Amino acid sequence: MTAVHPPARTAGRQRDAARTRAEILKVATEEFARQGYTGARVDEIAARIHTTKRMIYYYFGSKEQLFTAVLEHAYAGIRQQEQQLDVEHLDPAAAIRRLAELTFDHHEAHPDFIRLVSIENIHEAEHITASESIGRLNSPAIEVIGRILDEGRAQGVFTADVDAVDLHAMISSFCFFRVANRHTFGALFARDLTAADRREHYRTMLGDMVLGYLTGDHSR
Amino acid sequence: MTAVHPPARTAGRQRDAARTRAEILKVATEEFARQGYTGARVDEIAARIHTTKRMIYYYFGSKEQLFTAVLEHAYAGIRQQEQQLDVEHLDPAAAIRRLAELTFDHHEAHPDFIRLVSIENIHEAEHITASESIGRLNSPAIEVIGRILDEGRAQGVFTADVDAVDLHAMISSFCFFRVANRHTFGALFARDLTAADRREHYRTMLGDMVLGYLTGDHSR
DNA sequence: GCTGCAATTAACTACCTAGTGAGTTAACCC
DNA sequence: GGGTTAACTCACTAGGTAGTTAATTGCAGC
Repeated sequence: MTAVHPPARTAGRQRDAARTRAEILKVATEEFARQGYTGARVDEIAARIHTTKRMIYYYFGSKEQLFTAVLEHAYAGIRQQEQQLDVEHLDPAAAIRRLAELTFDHHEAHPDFIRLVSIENIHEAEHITASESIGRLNSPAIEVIGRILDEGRAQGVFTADVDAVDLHAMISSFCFFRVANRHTFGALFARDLTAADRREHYRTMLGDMVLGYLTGDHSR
Repeated sequence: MTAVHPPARTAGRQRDAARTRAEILKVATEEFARQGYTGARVDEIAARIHTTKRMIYYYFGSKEQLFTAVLEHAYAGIRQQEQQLDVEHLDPAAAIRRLAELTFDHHEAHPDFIRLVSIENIHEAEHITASESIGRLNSPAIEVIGRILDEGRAQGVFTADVDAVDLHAMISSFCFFRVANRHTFGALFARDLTAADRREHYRTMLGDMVLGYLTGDHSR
């Protein structure tokens, strides 16, 4: 009884380190985004890709390091997308509106990323702070916003006294809130902020808001 | 050995159901806000107020019901504060600015509430949805915003085509983001959105943004 | 075909965690 | 001052959970 060797060996996983590592990262992203850091289960991540928990520790060392790797990978993705920003051929107002819309689209397209950011903030950004790869790596978007703001002020169309980082915060806040808080907002106010048929309404609202701010009368 | 009766009985907790219940709720709020739903520990909550886990189950039934009670209590608090809104004696523009500033102040003063909302959104608002006391109870703030918008449009000062719920979302998004995401934002852009010496700057920025939107030229 | 090592598997540990069974005690009422 | 019961204590269960030990296997280079 209770043979040491299992009687029938199943095929087992094909050996492919890169693929295994990538699959762990992908499924871990989903699990952490869905369940939170503490709520995510290492065993569950392993089970979902038919490997064992041991492999996660083999490749990532610990649950905490896995979560950090997930964040690093997610941030690398948005950095890459930001590098392809191409709005500076437009006039300043149109450029800012376009940039805001791209942020809007990106947030909508990546709800898991939004969730990870929420979760990381619950943990007071401890993993990002500890990570070398995310760290102080300034976002390309900030540079672009900075140049558009300069041009807009030079042309006299932008009147607001604001810098690139704060304007980025303003744009992000609207896009982030709409995705991150859609559940409680929907439950409390019976309005689905991410309903497909209201998408254009909110996209326009965002642009109007940012341009209203930038071009508004600030003596009020 | 192993006496059934403990040899020396310590004083034990004074019997006070209301106080015990209230203390559990208060500490549970802190623990859930700090650690998230899964991360919070029932034993830890009990230990912090020198009672036992058994009492939590006695008063609240389960961890899930405790969390729901925490949310209900937190939302009841902000409803109460909203009921004291007194801005309608101002002209529409000043009233909206004042209301936005009160939202700003409230979010800043209640970071634990912000965290709970973030956490509840990770869980897709399942507790709020199930709760009878939070449910579809419309916020007083929405009513106030609605009346100010009507008045502003009647006077011709507000040009934006927006309703009260969407304007509330706009105001909340800025206030919420500033508090909820300050950790990741600070780590990534080296800017503390909640620094005391930048508080007035952001408070003004919020009012300028909302009024810029409401009074802006929407033909752009 | 043999060998060295990276990749994989299985079994295990030690502790944690939500939830419970059952009895005990202090306050209140008469 | 005796009975009633809400409030409280203590010990326990059953299953989960991150992390580890150690053996095994497939593949690349020779």
